[in-house]
Amino acid sequence: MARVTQADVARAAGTSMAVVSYVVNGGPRPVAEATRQRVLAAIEQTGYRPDGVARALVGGSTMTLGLIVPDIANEFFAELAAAVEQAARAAGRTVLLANSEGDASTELDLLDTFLQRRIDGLVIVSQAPAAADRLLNRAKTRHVFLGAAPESAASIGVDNFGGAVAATRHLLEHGHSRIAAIAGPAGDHVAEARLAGWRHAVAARPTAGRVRFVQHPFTVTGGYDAALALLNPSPLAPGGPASGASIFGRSGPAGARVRPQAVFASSDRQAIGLLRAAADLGLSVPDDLAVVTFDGSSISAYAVPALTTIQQPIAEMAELAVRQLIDPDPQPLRAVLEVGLVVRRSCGCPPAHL
Amino acid sequence: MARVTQADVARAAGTSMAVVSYVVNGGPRPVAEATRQRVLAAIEQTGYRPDGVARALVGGSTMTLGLIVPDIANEFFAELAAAVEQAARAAGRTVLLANSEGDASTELDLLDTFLQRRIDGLVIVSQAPAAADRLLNRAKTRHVFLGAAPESAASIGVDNFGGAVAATRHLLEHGHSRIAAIAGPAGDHVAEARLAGWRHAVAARPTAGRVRFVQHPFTVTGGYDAALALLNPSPLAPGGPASGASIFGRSGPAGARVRPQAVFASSDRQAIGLLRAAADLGLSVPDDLAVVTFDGSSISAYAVPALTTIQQPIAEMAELAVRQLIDPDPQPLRAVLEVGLVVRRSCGCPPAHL
DNA sequence: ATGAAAGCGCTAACAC
DNA sequence: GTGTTAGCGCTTTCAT
Repeated sequence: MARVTQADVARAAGTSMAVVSYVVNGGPRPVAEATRQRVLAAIEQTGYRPDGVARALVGGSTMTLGLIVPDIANEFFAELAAAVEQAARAAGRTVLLANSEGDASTELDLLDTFLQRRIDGLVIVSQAPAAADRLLNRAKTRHVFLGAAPESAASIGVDNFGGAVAATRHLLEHGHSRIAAIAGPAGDHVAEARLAGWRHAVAARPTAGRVRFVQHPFTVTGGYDAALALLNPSPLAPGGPASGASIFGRSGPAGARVRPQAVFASSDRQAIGLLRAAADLGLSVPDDLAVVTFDGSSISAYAVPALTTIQQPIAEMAELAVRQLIDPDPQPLRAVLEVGLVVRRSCGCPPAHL
Repeated sequence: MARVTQADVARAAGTSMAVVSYVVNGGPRPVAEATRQRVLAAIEQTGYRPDGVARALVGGSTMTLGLIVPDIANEFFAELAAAVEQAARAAGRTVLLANSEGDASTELDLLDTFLQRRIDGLVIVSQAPAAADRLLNRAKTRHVFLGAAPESAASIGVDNFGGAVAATRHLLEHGHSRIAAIAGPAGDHVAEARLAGWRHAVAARPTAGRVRFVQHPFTVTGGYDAALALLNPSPLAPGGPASGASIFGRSGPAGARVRPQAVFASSDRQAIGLLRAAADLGLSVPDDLAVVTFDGSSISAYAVPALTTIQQPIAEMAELAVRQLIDPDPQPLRAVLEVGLVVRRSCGCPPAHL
């Protein structure tokens, strides 16, 4: 008892394969109701299941979408993956998932694999947007970049600059003037935009005095290290990760540093590390240190204290991306979505509940 | 300029398609070195990329593995997905991912979709193990269950009972006697095993007095609600989620309840909710309340205080599962992996660093 | 060592 | 309304 094929069904129903195909696909030609019933019965009886592979070979479409992210274990990408999968499933598509591990050459390999698999389209958070775009265009495979993207490609981003401004302003409104920032890695598209937003907002308050920022990876450990650099009364020895001077000039002689009253963290993960560092240093958040962060992944809601954060519209991004990939005639897409400030406890606003 | 096929390469190289196939696959027949080079050059020049779909149609294997989990946004499953993808990639396979949303009928639909796609094998955290197993067996598709599984199927689990015992004993060793438990939903295979482990350990200390447990979902909210039920001085009105009596009898008249000194939480997510509830109630962890949890997902390390937890060997599970699916002649598999206690701060042990 | 050709299971012309 | 048949791109026997 090998695989049940259309031919088996046709035989059982006493019809031709074409008719079976017509009823399975509801077209392209009409079928008499009586015949239809016989075919349906035969399908039921034989346990026939259409073969997607053969279908894809002739039809051209695999009904499969690819998703490549740096690290699915990161809650932000995990939530994104969940949203993409859901949107794809709603549209009858399946999702091929892969991690680039933040590595450009791994990403390119993955791309190659996906193209061999003939995915219909790809959603990608890319480490090498230009190269990826070239490859995908050559293969005529639809794709949309999330975050960093070449000018000419379809992309969906969020207003990183505006979000960072809003976050920082909220801290300003709490009356803080010394607002430091934990930025993402130098050179990172997203990280730079958020840093610029913080700079912009903080520059509006010239009384801000010594404002500092440090650049660290978008990780919990990165946030922890960053926080230590920012909060430690005795400055660490030089040679560590980049530590930026004030935008108004150097932040003063080492040792004479004043502790920031507030910190804008460029990502939730970093904020988690910051929270831990603050606890280790005996600093209470938000009493001794106010914090606002960026991302709005679920982890921000569960932290203690709950994090006030700039929330990215993950579901919207996913839906937009999937729609773009399966739209019969897609328009050029270059979306920049709005982000919202979600006020919780870490900024010093009054408590709310889970 | 349509798709570049093997025929194009053959033409460019001045050979037959068969030879192209031989060099691409390194067999099954030998090819003269000179010819090989010509073919390679032709491939390079035409930009040929083998078509995985056609290959799968004739070859039988899609080189694709499926993964179905209840919710990829849950960090435990996200970490699992990352590990499975990595193991699959290392073995040259690609992963088709889907969320069952904890719903059995969605899961069955997904199964159907994956089967149509002719996946080579499936890793599944199932809501309906028996039905899934039947379906997969009928389709002759290899599969391994993680967690709940039918007797006869390949499965990988962890020692939930033993882990819960170890967690509870650790609390006992801290000198606590009133150790409550936050259990998972009643009827859940995994939840029951962990609850039984707690029961077993706690029974060894008859002085334990009023030991209580409550059953709530494996979610942050579930943990929060559970904690409220357990910790609130004034008992909530009845009618809420199941609240278990002591194994030594009823836990005493309402209102006369004594607050537990420690809590064993059945999952990290619940523990996060518990931490938040404790904070809301002004209870300090571990000083007022010691906590040990189960799962060991990254979130447990980042919580404040860091959670002492029973760690599941996720990478090992993933590797074992993938190996089982691609092993040329697989042995029946019914693995129960050991779990380890990771001591951090929440149990009351001395602090360590990130 | 190489080539010709038969399918893999299906869809969609194209006939009737 | 239904049947026949030509591929989709590839692997692999079977000749040569």
